[in-house]
Parts: sequence; structure tokens; C-alpha cells
Amino acid sequence: MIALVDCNNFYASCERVFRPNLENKPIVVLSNNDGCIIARSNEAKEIGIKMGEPAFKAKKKIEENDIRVFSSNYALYGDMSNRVMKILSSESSKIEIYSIDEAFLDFSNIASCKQKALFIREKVKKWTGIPTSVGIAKTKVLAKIANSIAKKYCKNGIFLLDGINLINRALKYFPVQDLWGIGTRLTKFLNSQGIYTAYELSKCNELWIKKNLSILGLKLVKELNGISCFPLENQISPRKNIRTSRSFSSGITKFEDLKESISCFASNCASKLRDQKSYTKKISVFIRTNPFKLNSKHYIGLKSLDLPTATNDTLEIVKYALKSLKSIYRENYIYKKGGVILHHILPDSNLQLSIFDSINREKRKSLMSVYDSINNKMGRDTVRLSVQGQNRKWRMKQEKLSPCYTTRMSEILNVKI
DNA sequence: TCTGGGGTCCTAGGACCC
DNA sequence: TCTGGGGTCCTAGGACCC
Repeated sequence: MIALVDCNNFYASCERVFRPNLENKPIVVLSNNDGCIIARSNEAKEIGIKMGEPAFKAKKKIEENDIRVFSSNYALYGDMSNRVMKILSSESSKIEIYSIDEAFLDFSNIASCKQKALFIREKVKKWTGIPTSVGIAKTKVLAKIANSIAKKYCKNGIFLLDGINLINRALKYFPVQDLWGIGTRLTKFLNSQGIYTAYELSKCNELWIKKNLSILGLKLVKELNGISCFPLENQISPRKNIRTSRSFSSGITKFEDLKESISCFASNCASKLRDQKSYTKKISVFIRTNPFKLNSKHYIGLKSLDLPTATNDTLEIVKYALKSLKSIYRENYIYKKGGVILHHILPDSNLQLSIFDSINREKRKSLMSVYDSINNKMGRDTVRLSVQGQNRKWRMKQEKLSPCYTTRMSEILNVKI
């Protein structure tokens, strides 16, 4: 058996842990730049706030219902996630951390799955303050369904989906568009073929599924029928792409300002790359105007560079990123977003040096290791390149940011007695 | 005024090889 | 008269996920 533990309304719950007075009150969390609503408490969902809705469109509902609004605080959510995952890891020898707020746990050889799930749920709640739901079933896809049932209908927050009759009943009621792996396009297609429930999909001909929904669709159908096709991935595999991109709070026109932001993004990518002990051989940079502005000129610039030698050196990655930027920058546009992407990522065991290489890589490696250790200890960007700049005109809008209660000494919670 | 960020995997089609 | 067959590898674009 596999258990899927999923934190309820995770970002909203993280904010609420440190504001117990907001218990039972509607709250929402906004995306970067305070743009869209990306998390809602149950109360906010009941009011009809939609996932992904732009904040300015929901303004009236927010004011009328006195909904509390937070900018996203990833330092807080990341740290809370680590705490939750640490507890889950202590309860199962095999665990796959699937996202910031959910994990699959191996529940084979457990005498009572329900009891175990209840125990885990209570422990996470007591130790972190985060409420969770647990779905238990034979395959990941069924566990996802079980979890969704647990969230909606089970007071104790857990649901064991087992036995052919119970599974069939659940699949008959489960809409096909809510299945893991079925998005809007496939929903439209399946509906056009008269398929509306998970049960109807599970009864489809496998050849037909493979032809129309690809190999992933076929695996999904098998999983619905209790045949495991998505095994529990115990190890964290290194990223195959690394990206840092941001919308700018106000539009940027000057090359100098773009240069600053792209340098910061590139430097951030380089740090992430070194964190996972990899190297990159391909760097892309993009800049774009605001697609929602209908009355102004639009432009998207994208440039990829293949590097002669794989690297994870900040200086080198920034240098290539700026070279790309120069080739795509056009005057007289208002840029709203930019980013850096590293592809073609290699582990350090696969490195091949170029005979024309002019960089002393041993020396640079030492430099980067000092650079990282200072920044890890003293905070991000304590040491940085001067090209990354000071004024950061493009900085994110975060008007409703909560304190970093768990990661910054100066912002730790005060209790008055 | 105002619309996020970071991933994965699959497939078709082109380039290239013998 | 008139030009095969079978591969591999890479990439862009699409779909999906949280």
C-alpha cells in the first residue's frame, strides 16, 4: 500500500500557524509581485475565490468578506515543508517527496494503515501546526483519489481506498478531469468521447488509450485498475533544468536595469546548480513585454548559448547570460519579465575539459566554495557580483509579507506574558 | 494601476548515419 | 521507365503537475 500525505491549503496553513487568531477566518496567499491568488483557506474557497485568480479582480470579494491577504513567503513555506517532511521520513523508511506540500509513503507491511495514518497526521499537526490529509491505496493514482476523498468528506482526514467494491464506487463518482494527469485538453477530448468519470476511463480499451492519450494515459488507466506503473521514487534525482525568472514590479526599458536583473537570475541559477553538484553546458536567457497589455508593442527575446566547457561557476554563467541578453535586447520596449534557464545539466562525474580552456578551474572552484559558504552562513547575496547592482528597480512587489518566523532571528515570534 | 514560478515527460519531425 | 530501408539522436512544442 501507498499513502499520500498532503498538507491542507499549505501556504495558507503556514501563515495561520503563527496567527492563531486567524483560525476559521478566510485567508489567501498571493503569487510573487502580489499578482495572483495561489492559496486559499477553506473559508476563502467557500466565498468563491478561485485558484489563480488575479488579485485585482478579486479585490471586491476580498474587501467585502474581510479576507486576510498575504504575499508569498517562500522562506517560511520551505522551512515548514522541511519540518513536515522530516517527520514523515521518520515514520517510513521509503518516502517520495513529491512537492513542497505532499509526499508518498510506503505503507506495505503495516498492520493497520488507518491507525498509522491517524498517528502520522496527529504528529505532524502537533509538531508543526500544519493540518494534513492522508489517502491510502494500492497505487499512486488511487492514493491521489483517496486523498481527495479524505480532504472533502472525512472528518478525521484519512481515507483507505481498498477492495474492489469501494474502489468501483469511488471511481464512478470521481470526475475524469480531477484525475492526476488529466488536464484541460484531455478532459475536453475525453468528454467528447462520452467519458466523464474515472470509472468510464478505467474500462477503456488499452490500445485506444495509448493511441489517444500516449503512454502516460495508459499507465494512468492501469493504475486505476490497481496495477502499479508509477513506482515510489525513493531518491531525489538531480534537476534536469534550472530556471530563475521573475516578473518586474514595474516595466523596465533600460539595458542597464535588465543587465542587473539577468545577472541576479544567472547567479541564482549557478547557486542552485552547485547545490546539486552539477554543471551546465547550455544557458538560455529570455526577456518579454507584458502580454496582458493590449495597446503596446510586444516582443519576446530568447537566446540560447552552448558552452564550450561545462561549468557551475557564477562568474562564467553570468558572463554568458549577459552575452545572450545583449543579443536579444531591443530598445523602445517595456519589459515586464525576464529569466535565465540552464539546460544540458551534467553530474560532476561526467565532466570533460576543453583543450582551449583558459580558466584556472581549480582556483575558481575554491573561490566558489568560499563564496557559497559565506552566503550560506550570512544570508543570500552577502557576497555578490557588482554587476548584480544595488538599486534593484525591478524588485518584486511584496506588500503583505509576513515575517520569516522560523528562519530569521530578528523576525522570530514574540510572546508577551 | 493590476495577471507567478519552476518543473517533468512525451511525441513528431528533422538531421544524420550506414 | 528511373532513387530503399532501418536506425539513432536531438529539439521544439505541447500537455501536465504543484
